[in-house]
Amino acid sequence: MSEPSPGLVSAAIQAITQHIRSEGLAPGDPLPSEAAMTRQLNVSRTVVREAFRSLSAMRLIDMSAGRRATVAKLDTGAMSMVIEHGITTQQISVQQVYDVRRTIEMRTVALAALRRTDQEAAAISRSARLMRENFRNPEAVMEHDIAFHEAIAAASHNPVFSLIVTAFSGVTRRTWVIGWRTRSSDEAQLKMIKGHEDIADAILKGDPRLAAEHMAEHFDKSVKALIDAGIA
Amino acid sequence: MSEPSPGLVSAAIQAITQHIRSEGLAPGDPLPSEAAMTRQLNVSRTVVREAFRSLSAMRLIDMSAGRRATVAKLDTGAMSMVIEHGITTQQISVQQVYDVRRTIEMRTVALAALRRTDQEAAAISRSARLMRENFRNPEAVMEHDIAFHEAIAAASHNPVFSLIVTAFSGVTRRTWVIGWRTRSSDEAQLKMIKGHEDIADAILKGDPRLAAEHMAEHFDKSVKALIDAGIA
DNA sequence: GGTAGCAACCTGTCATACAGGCTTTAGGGA
DNA sequence: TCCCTAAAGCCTGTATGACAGGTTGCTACC
Repeated sequence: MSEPSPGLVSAAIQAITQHIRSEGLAPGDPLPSEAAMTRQLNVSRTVVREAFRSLSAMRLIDMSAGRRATVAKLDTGAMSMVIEHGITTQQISVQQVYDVRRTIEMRTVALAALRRTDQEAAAISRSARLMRENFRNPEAVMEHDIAFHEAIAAASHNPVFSLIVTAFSGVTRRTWVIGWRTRSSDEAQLKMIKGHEDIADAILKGDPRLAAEHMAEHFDKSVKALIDAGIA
Repeated sequence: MSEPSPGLVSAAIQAITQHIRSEGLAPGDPLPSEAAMTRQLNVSRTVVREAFRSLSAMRLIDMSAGRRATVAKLDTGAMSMVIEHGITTQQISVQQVYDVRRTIEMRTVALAALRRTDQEAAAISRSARLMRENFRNPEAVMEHDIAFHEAIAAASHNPVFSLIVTAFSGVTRRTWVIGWRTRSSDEAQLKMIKGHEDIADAILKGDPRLAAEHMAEHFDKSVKALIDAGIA
C-alpha cells in the first residue's frame, strides 16, 4: 500500500506486515524479536523499533515489556484516531459523521434484527433500559447510548461494521451532551430514550424494516438537535 | 481515546495530539521539534521520536528530513492498514467488506447524483469510459473501476465516505481479478462495464434513485461472482 | 540591493548501555 | 522420581551520544 516512502522504517513496516501475511499468522501469534528483525533487515534496532511501535500505535500488533510482540485482534484504535484527527483539524464536520453513522446503522440495525442471538438482543435491550434508569445522569445515559449502538453493530455479525461504528464513538462522546441539552425538558429526553427502546423491541421481534425505521427517525432527530444547537 | 497504556510513548502521542487540538492546528501547520518536545515532556528523544513516527505511520502528521513535522491532511493510510490486517489475519472476510461497501456506496451514489458538480460527473463518466476502452487489459480496467468508485465517493462531498471507500480499495485490488475471471465471456465482462456506465449516467442525470438501483445491482452481481469463485 | 554561502537547526540512522519483565532450565530438596 | 525454586538468558523500554544529510534563514560580500 502506497509508495515505498523512502525510509528504512517504512520498509521495516512493510517487512513486518509482509511477514504476517506470508506466515499466515493469526491474532496472538508471536512476531520475530526486534533483534531478529534487525539482523534480517540489516538496519539498526532504532529503525526496527520505530516500525514495531508504529504498528503497535495502529493496534495491528500488541507489545509489552519482556514479551515478544504478537499479532493483534481487530481493534478500532487507528480508525478512531483518524476520525478524531479529521474532526479536530476541521477537515470533517460532526454532521458528516452523523450522515455516515446513519447510513451504516440503518444497515446494522436491520442485520441485527435478522441475525441477533437471544443474548445479543438482551444486551441491546439492557442498554436501552439502563438509559432510562439512569436518565438523571447524562454521563451514564451517554455511555449506555454508545454501548447500545455498539451492541447493535456487534449483533450484525459483521466486524467491519463494528469497527466503523466503534471508531465513531469517540466523536460521539464529544458531542453527545450538546444534543442532550437541546432536549431541555424531561419529556423530550425520555422521548429520545423511548426511541432507543423502540429500536431494541424491533430487533427483539426480528423486524428489520421496523428497526430501520426507528433508527432513521432516531438519527433524523439527533441531527436536528445538533443543528438546532448550531453545530455546523 | 483508550486507557493511558502505561508507557512514555503513548503519553507522548497523547501530548502531541493534544497539542494539535489545543493550538487549533490545521493541515500544514508545523509541530514542535523533537528537541522541544523532549524538553517539554522530560523524556528522551527516543520516546518522542517513536511517538512522532507512530503518528506519521497513521498519516496524522507528515514528516520529512530537515523539516519539522506538520499536521497532515486527511488520509486513508491507517484505515486501509487496519482493513488489510483484518483480511490477512482472517478476522474479516471479503464478503463482509463487500456488504459494507454496498451499504456505503448505495449512499454515496445517491448523494453524488444530488450533489455532483459537472466536473465530478465528467470524472465519473470518464472512468467508466476508460474501463470500456481498456477492457482487454484487466489491470487497467481494475484501476479505472477503483477510480470510478472513489470518484463517486468524492462527489458525495462527505470526506468520511471517501475515507472509508478508499480504505477498501486495497482489498479490492487483491480480489478484483477473481470476480473478473468468473465473467468468462467478453459479453459478461462488457455487461459489467455497462453497469458502471448506467451508474455514471444516472449520476449525470441527477437521479439518485436510479443511481442507487444500478449500484445495488452492480454489488449484487459482484458478490455473486465472488461466491461463485468460492470466496468465503 | 541582491545574492551566494555559511551557520544553525532539524530529522534519519546507528551504536551502546542498562533497567526491568518473562521464560526456561538446571539444580536442589522432598 | 517429582516438584519447586532460583538463576541465566532473552526480550522490550528508555536514555545518551554521535554523525550524516536536508532545510532555512541570516550574514557578509559583491
